[in-house]
Amino acid sequence: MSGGDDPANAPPPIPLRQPLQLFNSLTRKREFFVPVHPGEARVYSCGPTVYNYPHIGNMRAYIFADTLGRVLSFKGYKLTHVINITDVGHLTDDADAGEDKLEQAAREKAQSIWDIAKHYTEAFKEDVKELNIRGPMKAGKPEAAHWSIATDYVPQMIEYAKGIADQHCYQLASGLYFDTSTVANYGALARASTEDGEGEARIKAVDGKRHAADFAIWRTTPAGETRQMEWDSPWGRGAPGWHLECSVMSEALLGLPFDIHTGGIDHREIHHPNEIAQNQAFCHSDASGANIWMHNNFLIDRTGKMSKSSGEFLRLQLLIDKGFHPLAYRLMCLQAHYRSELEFSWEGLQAALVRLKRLVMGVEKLKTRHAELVSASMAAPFGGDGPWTLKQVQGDDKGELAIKRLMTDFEINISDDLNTSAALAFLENIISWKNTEPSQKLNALENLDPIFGLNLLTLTRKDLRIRPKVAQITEDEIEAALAARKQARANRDFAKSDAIRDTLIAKGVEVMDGDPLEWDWRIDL
RNA sequence: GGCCCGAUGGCGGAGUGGUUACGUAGAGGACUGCAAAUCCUCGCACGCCGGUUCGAUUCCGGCUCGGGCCUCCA
Repeated sequence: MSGGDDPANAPPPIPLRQPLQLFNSLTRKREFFVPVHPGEARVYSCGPTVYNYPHIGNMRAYIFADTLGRVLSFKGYKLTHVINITDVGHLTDDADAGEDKLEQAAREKAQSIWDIAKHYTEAFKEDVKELNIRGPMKAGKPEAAHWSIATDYVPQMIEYAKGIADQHCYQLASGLYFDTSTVANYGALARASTEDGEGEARIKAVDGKRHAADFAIWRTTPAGETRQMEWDSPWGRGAPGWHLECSVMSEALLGLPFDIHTGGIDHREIHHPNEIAQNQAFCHSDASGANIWMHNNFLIDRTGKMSKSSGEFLRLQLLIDKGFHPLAYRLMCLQAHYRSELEFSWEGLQAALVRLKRLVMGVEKLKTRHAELVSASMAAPFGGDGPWTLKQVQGDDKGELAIKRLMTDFEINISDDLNTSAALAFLENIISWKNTEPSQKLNALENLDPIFGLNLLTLTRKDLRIRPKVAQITEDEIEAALAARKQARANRDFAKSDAIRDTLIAKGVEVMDGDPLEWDWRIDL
């Protein structure tokens, strides 16, 4: 595969010229990125709860976290990126006494809870791979890292809870609860009032909770019941609360404080404030535990398919089944800023796919032209006034300067709180810039494409030609029909050749005579 | 009810106190037997009403509309 997949083989980053600024949800301001450990970047990203398939909106969060990680790598920081898999601890209904989502999924499907978690974890990883998301990283090395599974850390969670229990928690029949009044500025991240009794009383309060915002650290299994996932603890047999795992794993794997904590914007209101409260208690400090908290906005779908509770929802596989390459969805996400809501539509995805195809075509042309120039150069005779250096053939210093300037513009924008949308425009500009030697543009792409993870240097148009599931014709049949059509055209029997083409079009195939690809699938939106 | 966010061309989506990215769609041209694909060129927008300003899409206020959160959620 491409060098872009493996950071170890990636071309050296262009020198750091632009300081990185990131929007911190805690201060609601852009801040300069200053690593806790010089030369390193340590990032924690809240991962999926594996009780169902991820939908494409879920995946936007990981595309965002991946982009952040790629930019940090590009800037030369040695990246440690922890992404957790939550296979325990999510409640299903109001208050803190509900049933675990995984337990519920297992009961509904009459399967082992561990099998359920495994199945959906694999489904998630599959999407990660399809979208070219790099996944966990340790000191710049993916092979040294692994996905952090919550249930692997239950003993540490219990130890962690023991450490904060006396001063910050109280026990009720249903479990151990965190007293949010024991830490400074609870809820600062959410910008929410913590006054009790405000708003409508929609929360079915757990009896005995001191404050509405107090949350479960440990959920004790009700007497007489058994869960498939439960552990012994000083607070009875049960399971850890959801918020605990991220505090414990981030502390264990990154140390506190670490640099950046990411997650969906929904986490800004509840999960991350609770995580911060735990960190404060654990560290005996008012600090949040992470220097910068970053939250991606949602993918919005007017048809409402983005909600898992509605049953049917948009999975990456559905996009692929329709004939969309997964990287078209990645590009769609990159076209918008991560802090903006992004409107999903099939038309929008189609637009992204067309854009991706044209990008790939542009790069393929560059590669072809470059190869031609190299061979022309090799064939040139020595001496005389004979041709040609590459530079004389195609480019000049002005062109080189233009590319450097475009690369700088790219970096300015990507460094400005990850403005991928603007950076993308400059990348496109580099590809289409006139009067510049292809090798310079290809060199620029080698440096910049790894930030987007679009594999522009290795992706081919054939890769992007994905057979829609509904297609009623095989590729062999298409090739045969095209051969027959070619013969008819050679005989100038256009009635016949047009008839063949009409048949193909009716079967969802686009015939493209003047194009080396010859044909492509037509996607029905 | 409380808190918060948004409103940019047909669609998506950046950004900006003064010439409004980019993509896609659309139009015209080149190419083609005709198309398609590709390439070139070109339209097309800053919700409404006030205020500040020489000048506002950009800042401030109000309004309308839309969305999110307050309960698990990327």
